[in-house]
Amino acid sequence: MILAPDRTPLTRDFFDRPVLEVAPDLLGRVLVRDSDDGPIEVRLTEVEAYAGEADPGSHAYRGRTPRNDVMFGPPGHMYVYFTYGMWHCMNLVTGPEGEASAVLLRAGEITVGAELARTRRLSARNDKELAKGPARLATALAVDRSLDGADLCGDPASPFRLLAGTPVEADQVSEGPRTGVGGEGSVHPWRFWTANDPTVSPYRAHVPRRRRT
DNA sequence: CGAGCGATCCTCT
DNA sequence: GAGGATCGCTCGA
Repeated sequence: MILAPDRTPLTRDFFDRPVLEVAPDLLGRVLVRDSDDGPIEVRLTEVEAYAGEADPGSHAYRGRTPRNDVMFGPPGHMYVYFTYGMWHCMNLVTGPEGEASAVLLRAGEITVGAELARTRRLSARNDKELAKGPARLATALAVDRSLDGADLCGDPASPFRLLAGTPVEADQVSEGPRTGVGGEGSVHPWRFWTANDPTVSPYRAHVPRRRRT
């Protein structure tokens, strides 16, 4: 028998753990995004861990800056960054304040509000593509830098919550190198996804940029 | 479904 | 001034 997803909101204790413990534990959890247009819920299927200032793949690697400030703050907050001149990506801050660890939300299945998500993701070829990739996920949820720092635990004004959902069993958690991260940052299998889930994004190896001619 | 390729601008050096 | 935790488009299988 299949249990209905648990709608209990996760508390700050969930996030206040080592990032490599939190990241795989996020699979199967449900992120709620409220907005004036209506609610959207996503069952998370793919994430990546970024492990503090010592992680060469992390935005925190070169220390605290205005952009990554939220990463250094308390756990259970959303870190949103803008990249490639066009896109936003979402992370959940983990570990104790000052540690700068976070989990990039890479993909999920829209379980509530798919109709609204379709209006924001007109290029999606099917519903599995609505949140298949970190920028696509942020687009489907209408997330931008204005939501950087939003609290997921206990702030009634926050548009985000994380529900317990149906956590993925350990033997259904796949892992591999992080997408688009090169060099020393690629040696660890810190990308986690739900095995055989059709909403997981395709792996893309890191490609160094060539200058325009 | 996927390989190849260009877009586009913020952030930090 | 360089480069990026990516994506959409096109074309072919």
